[in-house]
Amino acid sequence: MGIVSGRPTLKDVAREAGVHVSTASRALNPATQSVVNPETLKRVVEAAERLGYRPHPLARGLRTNQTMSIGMVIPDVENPLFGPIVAGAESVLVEEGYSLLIGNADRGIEHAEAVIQDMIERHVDGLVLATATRDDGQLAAATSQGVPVVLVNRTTDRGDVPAIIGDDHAGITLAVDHLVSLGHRRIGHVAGPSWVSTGHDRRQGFVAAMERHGLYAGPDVIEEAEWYQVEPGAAAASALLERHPDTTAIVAANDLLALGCYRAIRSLGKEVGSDISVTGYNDIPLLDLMQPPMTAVRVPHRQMGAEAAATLLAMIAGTEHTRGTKRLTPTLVVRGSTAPPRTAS
Amino acid sequence: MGIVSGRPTLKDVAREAGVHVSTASRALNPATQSVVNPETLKRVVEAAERLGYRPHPLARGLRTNQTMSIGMVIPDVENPLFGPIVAGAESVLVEEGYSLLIGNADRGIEHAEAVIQDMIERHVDGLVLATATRDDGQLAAATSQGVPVVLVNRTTDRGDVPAIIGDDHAGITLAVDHLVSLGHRRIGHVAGPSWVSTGHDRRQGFVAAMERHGLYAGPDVIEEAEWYQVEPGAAAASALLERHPDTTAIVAANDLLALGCYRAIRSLGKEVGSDISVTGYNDIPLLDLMQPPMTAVRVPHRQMGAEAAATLLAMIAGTEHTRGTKRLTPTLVVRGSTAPPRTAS
DNA sequence: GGCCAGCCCGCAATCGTTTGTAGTATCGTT
DNA sequence: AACGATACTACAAACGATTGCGGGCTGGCC
Repeated sequence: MGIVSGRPTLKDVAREAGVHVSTASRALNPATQSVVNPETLKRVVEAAERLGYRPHPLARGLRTNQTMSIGMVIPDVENPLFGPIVAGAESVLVEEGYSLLIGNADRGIEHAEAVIQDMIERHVDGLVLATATRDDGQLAAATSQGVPVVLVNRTTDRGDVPAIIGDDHAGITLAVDHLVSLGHRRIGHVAGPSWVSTGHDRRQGFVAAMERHGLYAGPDVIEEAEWYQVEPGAAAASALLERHPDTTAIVAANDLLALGCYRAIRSLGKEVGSDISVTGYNDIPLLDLMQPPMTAVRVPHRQMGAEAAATLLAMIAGTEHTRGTKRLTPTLVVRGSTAPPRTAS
Repeated sequence: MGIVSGRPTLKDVAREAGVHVSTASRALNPATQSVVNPETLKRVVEAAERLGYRPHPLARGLRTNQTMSIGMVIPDVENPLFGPIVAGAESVLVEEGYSLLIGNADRGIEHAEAVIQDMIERHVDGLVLATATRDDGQLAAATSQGVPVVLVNRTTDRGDVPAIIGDDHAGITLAVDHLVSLGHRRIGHVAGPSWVSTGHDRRQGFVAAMERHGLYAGPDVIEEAEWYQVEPGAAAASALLERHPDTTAIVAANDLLALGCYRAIRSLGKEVGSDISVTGYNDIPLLDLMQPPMTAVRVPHRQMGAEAAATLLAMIAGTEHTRGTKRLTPTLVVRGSTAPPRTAS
């Protein structure tokens, strides 16, 4: 008796405890168990324990209209940048009983649209998007369907969707200040694509930081890479160095771009660090093992993922009105790729 | 008319098409639509199209007892090794209408157990586990609950669970053969932890490959690292080189261990490549940008994830009896960390 | 014209919960 | 002792789909 074939259901628990299924439900639900007699509550709880009862998430979800799952869309899962973000989000989500659906949108932005639609149709309770572009319509679509959304790592221009991103201005300023304090004055910038906020903001940050030092930061010392990869970075750096051979330092908008700079500098027969300094951005793993180890701005990605998940849950709970953009402050990790310029006065 | 408040339900479609809900269901289900009159079928399909009907996955899942989701448990999401595996699996899963639940088990094996239990309670239709240890009881638990499981990247000793892994013997043989052909004869091995199949198999592969060349491969030329990280790798390599200072090459069981070898070799004042050759394993990104660029065995991780997902789906469909272990053949990527020994005769 | 077969379609149960409502004790109060 | 309030608990209707089963209509055939 009490032993059933499949997974025990609420009905089994109710029968075992000698109560109606609705009473069993209330007894097992923390929110409603105050309305049930302490003694019968105990009976039900014990019965559930004895049978090893676990509520059926689909049945519950069908009734309560929530899946206890949230979706996360990543522009490129293979990029090591996103591992920590996912890990951070996952940790706070499981803590709250949610589970994480991962979507990979590595075939452009219409692909991202499709993935988002897919998740909405699966009735995720919320979305974390790492795929935002500066002009983004998909978000409007998502939010208009009533699904809470929070952006991570990147944001849109309109800024009408809550976002947890790094403080790109502050980060780039860290890099520029560091180089200036080393004595550099002719500094170039290998920028990221301007249609994502990171590329755009870091570029603006670069210009602002330079001008605050009274240094020149015209468009001719900035070269925009097609995409955050080593090759485009090398191409951009080459163009930059050809235009201004007297450049003594390059601030790259991304670690991979910085590695491209390494390559470009070497192909000119010069040495990274001693001849031309380079700074990266993000501080992905293994940068400390490069030759030379790369000085880079470190962004707290894990925390970023965690905070994104947390604010999303707050939105779902409806407690907070997190409508703004939260910028996490980066730090600078100084390594061997930056040094005083050869011609330091 | 036809416009309803929330998401259109099957009942709405039925009303719009002037049929009963069950007929609508059959019309929209590819498996049963042969039983419905072509004309009414057309009417229903058009109505569904017009209303933008999408079936409710929870309702459907509750009835059919499947969630159309599969769970994937990763020992450490932050490890760049798993990005491609996840991407490969995700791509084939979404293709078949499934979605991917990600679980991070970075707090040891009892954590993995818990994550797996969580997913089973969520009624995932199958599990892809990247967390296998050589003696693994959790799998028995999982499979005993009737959930199809396939292992990826690692497997158990018993081999009673389908697994998609790399051919570690072949991979290590590639590395050893390469070094031997360069003229090396005193080769050491920095092994991975022996309680995971990769560590164990690569060690065995090393011994076998060496002996086939008539070279010595006793336990004293093998040093096991505590874990697949740079520091343990450096420690192991140091111990190895202290015991056998005449070693001319090291085969590492993993890229990070190999980077540890780099460090150990340098701390002895020697040079990687020209003095002591080093091979890595997995070929994670950025290895080509190291100094020197690392020669490594490349494992087709993305394919690994894809095949794991595919065999899991086959098991779910019940069509195939994939009971064995599939080993994907690795390749060798030769770069600058391997060279003929200084004392080459 | 009647009968049977076959094709469609509708009816209703079901999956496992949650939750509004109604009903039955029990208790205290006068 | 009657009454109202209180405290639980049972009943049943959802949530949105799938599916076995029965029934109505049509058609063919004699």
